[in-house]
Amino acid sequence: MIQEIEDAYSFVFEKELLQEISEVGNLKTFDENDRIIEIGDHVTSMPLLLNGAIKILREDKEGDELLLYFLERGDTCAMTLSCCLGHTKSEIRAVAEMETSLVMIPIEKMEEWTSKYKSWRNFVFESYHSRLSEMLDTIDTIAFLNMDERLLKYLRDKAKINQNEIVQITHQQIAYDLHTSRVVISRLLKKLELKGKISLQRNSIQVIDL
Amino acid sequence: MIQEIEDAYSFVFEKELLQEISEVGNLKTFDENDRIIEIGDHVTSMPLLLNGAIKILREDKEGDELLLYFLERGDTCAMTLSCCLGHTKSEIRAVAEMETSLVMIPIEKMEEWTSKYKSWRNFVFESYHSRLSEMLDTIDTIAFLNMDERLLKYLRDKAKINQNEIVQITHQQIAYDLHTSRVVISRLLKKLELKGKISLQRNSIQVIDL
DNA sequence: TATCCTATGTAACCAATGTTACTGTACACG
DNA sequence: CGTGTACAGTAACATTGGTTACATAGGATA
Repeated sequence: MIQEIEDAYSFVFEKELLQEISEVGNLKTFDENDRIIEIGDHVTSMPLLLNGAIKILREDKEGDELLLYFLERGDTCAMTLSCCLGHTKSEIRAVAEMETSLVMIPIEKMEEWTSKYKSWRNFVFESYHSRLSEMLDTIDTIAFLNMDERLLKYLRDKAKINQNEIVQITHQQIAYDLHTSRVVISRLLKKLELKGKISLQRNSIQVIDL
Repeated sequence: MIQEIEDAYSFVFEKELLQEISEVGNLKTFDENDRIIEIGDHVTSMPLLLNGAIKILREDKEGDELLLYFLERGDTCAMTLSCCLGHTKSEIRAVAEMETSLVMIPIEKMEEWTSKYKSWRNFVFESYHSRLSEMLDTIDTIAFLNMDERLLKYLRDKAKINQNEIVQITHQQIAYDLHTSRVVISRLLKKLELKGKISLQRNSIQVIDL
């Protein structure tokens, strides 16, 4: 296990901390679409992403979802971090975007490491910083872009995360993530195809205009 | 100056830190509608709010604005904090909502205090936590609510911040904050008035349904 | 092959929001 | 007291996105 942690975090943490992580950390793996954290969950440990990718979702009272952002190798969920430190329940849902492995750090270690390791402090602050930026980006997207632009951005992000210009997904699933209806997505996808930006197949979409 | 700092932060920081703050902190005051931070500004100090209120705005490429949230006494701008620590430029605009006073802390002190004072660490983490929550709330609002609901929420927030059920504002200004047009706001305000939730006067709105 | 299920395409219509254009009104100021 | 300017009301129309309904196609399986 130490090897995977080193691969993903050796440029971030000092040797001693890496050692501690591999001692107290709990390795977990998830398959695609597994739910990692549920809204309202009491969070007692903090995840460090080793491999794979996670999508973070928000839900309203009616149960409608909205994709907030993706997390990749080397990221942590600042939202969860925030819950840990504030001892509050999770305000978001985390779902494995693909096969994913992560180390869970018990929250007791958090404060200890915060005073002990400067690299840990920096990591925590850096995580907050990138998450706030991601949130701003999300707000820009939903506030300033039309659905067709949001859709194209979504497909590009998805292609990037999966390192594959062919995105395996149904129109219905896109509709869930963007908080709209399947018909709207089908309609806009067709328009994007006519403009030459994508190519449509059953169960998959090729992003041409990356 | 030490007195104002004590009034606003004595329940948060230990005596010693309060003392340091009043030594190195730079007191500044702003009038209503003064711009405190501009997008792209290089941030070299971190504000602690003593009195008044600040609104935080986002802007798109076309210069259209969107209100993110308000800050009140005892708050700090986690976004600015984040910029300080990451040595990046401001991604938001901060405008005084009323007469406002704040202490500016030079960023050099940030790291020092983070290792030295536990109360400071907690304050910083707590700030990040509340800002992430605010951002989630903002996302909920723009993603899940219709314009009439957003408008009512806006007026309630505004009334709360100003501690006055009569909000002094023009339809045009509301339109800027909610990123829509004046005509739309006038139309919806009229509907809200007919429903008995508000009462309209020139340059002001009384919020009845708080 | 017949059948069934899921995914997709599309028309027709509706609701919410944005735009343009014009009107009226309060208020400041010469 | 007249006039200009900012603010507000509203009609008419355009556009975007959401809904309903139905048709068709791909692919799995009996």
